[in-house]
Amino acid sequence: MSDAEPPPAARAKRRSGARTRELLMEATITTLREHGVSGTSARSVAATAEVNQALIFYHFGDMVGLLGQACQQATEQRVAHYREEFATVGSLQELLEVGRRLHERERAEGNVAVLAQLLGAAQTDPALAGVTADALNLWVAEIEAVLARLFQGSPLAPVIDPAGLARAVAAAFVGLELYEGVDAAGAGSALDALDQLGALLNLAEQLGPLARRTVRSRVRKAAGK
Amino acid sequence: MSDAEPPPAARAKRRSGARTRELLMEATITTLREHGVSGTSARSVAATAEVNQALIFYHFGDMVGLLGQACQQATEQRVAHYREEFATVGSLQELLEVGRRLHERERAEGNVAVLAQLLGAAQTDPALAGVTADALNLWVAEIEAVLARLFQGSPLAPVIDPAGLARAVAAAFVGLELYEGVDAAGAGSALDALDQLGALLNLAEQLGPLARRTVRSRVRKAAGK
DNA sequence: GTCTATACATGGATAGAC
DNA sequence: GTCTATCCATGTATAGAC
Repeated sequence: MSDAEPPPAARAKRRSGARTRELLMEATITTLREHGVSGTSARSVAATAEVNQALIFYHFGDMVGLLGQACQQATEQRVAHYREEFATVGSLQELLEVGRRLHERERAEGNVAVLAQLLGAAQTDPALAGVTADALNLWVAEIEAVLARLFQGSPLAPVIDPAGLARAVAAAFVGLELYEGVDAAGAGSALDALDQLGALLNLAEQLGPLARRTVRSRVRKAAGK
Repeated sequence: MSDAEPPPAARAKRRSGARTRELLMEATITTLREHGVSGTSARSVAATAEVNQALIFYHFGDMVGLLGQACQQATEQRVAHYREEFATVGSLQELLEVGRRLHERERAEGNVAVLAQLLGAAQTDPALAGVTADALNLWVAEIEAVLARLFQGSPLAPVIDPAGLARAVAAAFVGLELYEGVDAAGAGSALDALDQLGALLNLAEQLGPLARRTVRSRVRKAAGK
């Protein structure tokens, strides 16, 4: 009996480093979603991943490294997941519909909420600001492409900046996500109001030739050209 | 020399409790703005206020109590500060202008950013969720009043819900504030895009009688009535 | 109402064995 | 690549003197 093997708990779990990294990134997202930034510590993430705490620093250097990589990867996945859906959008209303579906699904999975968490923390942490902006820009790029396509040839084109609008949309989305976290009913009515606004903008797109000319000239004036 | 008075540092600063509370609430806002929620601890706030740390718990019970009261008070002050300005708003464009001025001023002072910080933390802290929603609703109420006034008698009235729209606007505003924290240039272009959008909505308000009738009928259809 | 001192928990990060 | 053990900083909160 002198040669009994050591207790399993003390045994080094032989596992590939890549796998450990995956586990840690997944656990980071989960923890961020369920407990917010303040509840996302090296210890809590490691516990969720069932990985030794010290491995975080071995693989990612520090917590900011882990947070950044986890968020980047998770956002890339979610954006890719919606890419097809974005590609089929043919009107502002449809874009809003996709937005609403996205909001509801991702709220349940908490992926946008994770971005919101990081965005909050990044306000006073320059190290986080970079990676967070990168992640958010993945969404911005998708939205911008859709908007540019939608407004092509539209009489509104001269007064619409797809790049700026995409940023506004993405930012507003994050704000709504945060708002939903403290007042779900209020957020619902906000989304309904935006649907109505989308329908309105659609009207402008579908005016007859006369009104179209009027809009065009006014738009030109408004654009200061 | 045996009867020298104690060093000033060890002397109890005789001060009214009300004054201490004020100092602590002010320091809380400052700290929240400059160091975020994660950097806003009992120690850091007390240091900024030059007040003994233990007094936080004496006066506010715990940190959530202090955070909540400080935020509520600060928001009330800022909302009151803009009340007159809101009252004179006569168009959507003017509302956006006020919004932009507010954004710039408050960004410098950091008051909206404070709300954003709390909103982030409130996502996973039910105790904070209540006070944060209350504070945000102070802004929502002001915006809602303006919107309701603006759309009175407008052909767009049937498809506009001022309450929902006000919530969307407030939430979007918070999102923009957070976005500005990680990408100032991007946020600037987003605000520009919104200005353009506001000008566009204004157009719809100023159509001639014919186009007005068209819009009205289409709006009615869109509203499903 | 304010102070000092302190108990106690949690977190980031590292050293060194395996 | 993984583990245990540990250092040290920071945070919340309380006790008890003044």
